[in-house]
Amino acid sequence: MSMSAPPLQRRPATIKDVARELDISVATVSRAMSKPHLLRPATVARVREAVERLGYRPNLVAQNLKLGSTRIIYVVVPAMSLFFFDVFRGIERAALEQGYSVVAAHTGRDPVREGEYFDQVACGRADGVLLVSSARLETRPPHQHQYPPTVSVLEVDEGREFPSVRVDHVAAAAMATNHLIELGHRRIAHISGNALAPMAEHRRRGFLQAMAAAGLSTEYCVPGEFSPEAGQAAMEILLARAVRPTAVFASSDEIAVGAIRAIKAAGLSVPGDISVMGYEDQRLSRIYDPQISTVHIPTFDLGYQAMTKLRRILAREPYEHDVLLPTHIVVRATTAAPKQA
Amino acid sequence: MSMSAPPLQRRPATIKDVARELDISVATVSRAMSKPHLLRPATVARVREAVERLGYRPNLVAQNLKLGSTRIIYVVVPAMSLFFFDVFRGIERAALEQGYSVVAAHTGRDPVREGEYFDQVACGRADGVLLVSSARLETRPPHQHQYPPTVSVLEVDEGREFPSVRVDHVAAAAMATNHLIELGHRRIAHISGNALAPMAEHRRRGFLQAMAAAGLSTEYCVPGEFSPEAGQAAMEILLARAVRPTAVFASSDEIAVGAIRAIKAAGLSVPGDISVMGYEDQRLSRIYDPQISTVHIPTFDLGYQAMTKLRRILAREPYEHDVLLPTHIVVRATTAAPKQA
DNA sequence: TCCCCCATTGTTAGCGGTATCAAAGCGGCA
DNA sequence: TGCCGCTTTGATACCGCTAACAATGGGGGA
Repeated sequence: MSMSAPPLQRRPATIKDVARELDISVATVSRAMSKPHLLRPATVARVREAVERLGYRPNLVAQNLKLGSTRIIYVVVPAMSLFFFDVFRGIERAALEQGYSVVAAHTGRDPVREGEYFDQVACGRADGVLLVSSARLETRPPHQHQYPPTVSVLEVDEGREFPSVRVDHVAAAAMATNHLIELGHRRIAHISGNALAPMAEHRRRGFLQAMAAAGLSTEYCVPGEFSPEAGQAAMEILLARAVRPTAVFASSDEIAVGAIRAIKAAGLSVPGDISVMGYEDQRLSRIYDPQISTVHIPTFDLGYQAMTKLRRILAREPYEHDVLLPTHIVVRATTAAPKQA
Repeated sequence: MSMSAPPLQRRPATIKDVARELDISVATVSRAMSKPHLLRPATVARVREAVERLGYRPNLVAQNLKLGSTRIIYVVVPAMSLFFFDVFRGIERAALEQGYSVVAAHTGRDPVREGEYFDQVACGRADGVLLVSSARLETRPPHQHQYPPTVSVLEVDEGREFPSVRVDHVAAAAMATNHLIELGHRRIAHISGNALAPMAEHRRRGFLQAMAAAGLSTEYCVPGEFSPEAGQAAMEILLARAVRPTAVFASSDEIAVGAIRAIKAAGLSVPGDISVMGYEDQRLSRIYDPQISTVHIPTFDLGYQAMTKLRRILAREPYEHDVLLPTHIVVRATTAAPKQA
């Protein structure tokens, strides 16, 4: 095992080094960097040359301290999934356009880590937070946090009520359920998502409301998690019932994938024997074979608009507290009328 | 549209506020926060109480400036894919254990943005960089960057030669190709990945080497991109050939998914008519139906060990410049001997 | 009793920038 | 010639925190 000696790290040049080199004041160097119009062009040129030669770059930490702002936004996401990163892309685009940098901070659905990120920002590490989904109220640690400027994305944050840009998951889930009802299904199952995710609860609520409104039984509503494995396991339980459901509304596309796998494994067909409806309209739902019927969530726009709103908040401009974006159903190859309709 | 007025933001309490409140010096407050053993317990308690009451939290930016370190690591990833985020998870775990925070900085394979992140870190925003894959040498802008302590993850960075923790993609791709050869295939195709990704080039090279070593023709080697759509398109081209390949080595699992779709669409079966081999061993390859044979890349360990090495570098401890981790083949349901063997 | 030492707290100099105010130099005009 | 005002540059306070050094006071040993 060949060990390298650590390479010696040169102390980075500071503004003083440049000033001393040219025998001018640090103020002049600072101005040459950020307000060159205040200086004689010849001076700016001399400074530029010395900066280049010494390899000077302004220290951002010092700059941030003096100016009291970082132009950094923390994007707090519960999990590394493509669904959340579609939102992230929208945020990134808006941030780029508005001169902010974004960094992804990932909590693994751990409320403690979520709090740590809030604290970091409250301590000046960044100017604001975009909270993409978040932990359930009751799982949050009692520690008193100070909240930096924050916008909730995807759903409201119960209890803290940050300004938000979101969709109505209850209504969207009801829409998905109604799609199955309108196809003629009566015994409709629901496999819900991660118990810690408020979004999962909202989707479940939408399902229950739609079923109740149609006078149908909700006995096929089972718990799950946002993964194909959990979807498969939940579907296996549903298939073991004496009377099987003829349709399933899964709380996410990933769950739908697992459910389809279980149905096929039981020798049944989709949608011939059982229809499957997903949620989120992830890329997976288009890639999968068969392509999955699902509910489209405008992830990119949610991110884009949330970042824009956060910028307004930071600039102390007026803004709308709660913004709702529309969703719609995408019918693909996994939903059809029941056989014995 | 109801506009909320921006809520007034209170100036956060500083160490001076706490000191003034208790009529003690700022040094005592600072010590109560970070070295309480130097103070009388009663004093620590008084400070704690005032800190709580005023809601004081040390300003991290000021702390960073004074201490000359942020304990933040930038993880620079080319794209938001689950493959890269498996690596990210390993990094995160190690960082947590070692008292660092990590932030994900995403370049979209844009060398300019990659450079911007390097600059930010060089300007003091973070202590180091973990470069997960990176842009091709020839696409990099000529601008002179100063590099902060950096470790390459997944592959070496040609031209810059940072210390690395990686796998031998050439050997791994050759291994995958040999698996197909050993099954009896002779007409083996390769669909390569994104032309900007050095990894794609390495995998292609491994394929070419293995084929050459076996004395087989490489006429079925076609360009592609890391997506199911590109895989499907590439496969359609391959299927249009007068003499079709009997096996395909895809440069990623996502490409494999697309290829399988195209094969099925052409009325052929996998692996009955054509075998498909993936690469990366993403979760997708286990989820998909059929489950995809692939090459396992130890993503979590790569991330974990890279972060550990970066910590050693920052601590000026000795380290091994280039670390190689082993890979292995995972045979699932998409590879079999050719029909007319 | 005196002195030394240690425990505890205070004072202050930066970290590397930016902004404010002051000063210098110069041209124009009465 | 004297004065005004503009352009250009310099000196310095300060952002909030930590660390080095100074100061204070009390207890114990000679």
